[in-house]
Amino acid sequence: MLVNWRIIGSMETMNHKPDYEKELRDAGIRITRPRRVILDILSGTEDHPDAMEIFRRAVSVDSSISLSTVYRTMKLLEERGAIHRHAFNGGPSRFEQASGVHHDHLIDIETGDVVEFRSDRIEKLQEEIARSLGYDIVHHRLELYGRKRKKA
Amino acid sequence: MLVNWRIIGSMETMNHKPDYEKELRDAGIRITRPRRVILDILSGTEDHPDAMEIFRRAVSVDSSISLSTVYRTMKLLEERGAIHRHAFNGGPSRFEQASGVHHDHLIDIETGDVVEFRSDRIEKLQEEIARSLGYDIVHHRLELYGRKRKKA
DNA sequence: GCGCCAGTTGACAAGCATTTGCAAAATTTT
DNA sequence: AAAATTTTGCAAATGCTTGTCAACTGGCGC
Ligand SMILES: [Mn+2]
Ligand SMILES: [Mn+2]
Ligand SMILES: [Zn+2]
Ligand SMILES: [Zn+2]
Repeated sequence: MLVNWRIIGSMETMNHKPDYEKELRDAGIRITRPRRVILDILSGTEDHPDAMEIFRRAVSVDSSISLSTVYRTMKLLEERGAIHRHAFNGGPSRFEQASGVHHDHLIDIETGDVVEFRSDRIEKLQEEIARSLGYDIVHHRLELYGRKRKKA
Repeated sequence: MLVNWRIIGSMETMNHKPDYEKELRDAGIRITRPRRVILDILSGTEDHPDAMEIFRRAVSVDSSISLSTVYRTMKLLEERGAIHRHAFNGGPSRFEQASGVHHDHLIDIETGDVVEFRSDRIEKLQEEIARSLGYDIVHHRLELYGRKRKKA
C-alpha cells in the first residue's frame, strides 16, 4: 500500500516539473535560472530537504545561487501552494513538492528516516472531530515519531 | 465531552503543583524561587503560553526573574516530562503542563484560539498505522487548523 | 534581435527565538 | 557557618529566516 502510493507519487513527479513552470509563468511569476534549478531539485527528489540542503544541491548545478534566493523561492512556492513546509522535531523547515495526494509522516526517531503514509480513516475522523467542535478544517499536521519494531 | 475533560483537567491541575515540587526535589533538582514561580504559572493556567508570555507573568510576581531562566526551566521541565512543548503554525514554542490525559489540539486560524480534544479512535488508528509500517510510536503530534463553522 | 523595465538576484545586514559563557548569588551538604 | 554544588542574571552568541539595495535579467513590445 505504501509501495503502491510511492509508485503513484513517482509517476506524478515525472511530469510535474513542466506543469509547474507553466503554472507559475501564467501566474505572472518569472521563471528564472535559480528558480528553475530549485524547481528541478524539488521535483526530482523523494525526500524532505531543508533550505541548506536545497542550497547545496542547487550550488552544485549553478554555483552562483544564493541561500537567500532559496529561502525566497521556498516562501513563494509555499504561498502558491506548490510545496509543503514541515518542521519535524521542531527543527528547521523542510520542504517537499505538493504534487500528488495528501499524506502524513512517520519519523524514525533513531535514524531520522521519514516514512510517508496516508489513512483515509484518520482523515475522515479528523473532519468529524473538527465538525463536532464547530470547525471546518483548513489544513492539519499529523506526525508520528517512532522507532523500528524489533522483529520479535 | 470537551467540557468533561476540561473539568477533569482543572481538578488534576489543582493538586499537581506540590507533587511536581516533590518530584523535582527527589530527582536532585533544586526548587528555587524562580522555578517555583514558573511552576505556579504553568499549573495555574489553561492556555499554552510561550516563553515570553511566561516571562511576563513571572516578572509580575518576581521582577528579578530573567528570560534565560524561563528558557532554561522550560527545557529542564520538558526533559523531566513535566511539560509539553508545541510549535503551532511554526511559531515560537508554547508550553503546557503535562498533567492529565493526552490530548491533541485544534487551532482557530482566525483567532488563534486553541481547542483541546481527544479521540481514542484516532489514537488507536495511529498505533495501527505505525505498526503496519513496522514501527512503535514513541510520541506524536496532531494539530488541526480550522475556522469556526458558519452557523448555517 | 534589441531595448526596456518591473521583477529578481546576490551580498550582507538585521531580526527573532533560543542557547550559552561566566561571575555572582542561592541552595543544599557537611 | 563554611564548603560544595547548582542556579541565576546578564550579555554575547547562535541558527534560521527575512529585509535592504544596487546590480542584473526575463519576457514583452518594437
Ligand atoms: Mn512527504
Ligand atoms: Mn493542550
Ligand atoms: Zn493527513
Ligand atoms: Zn493524540
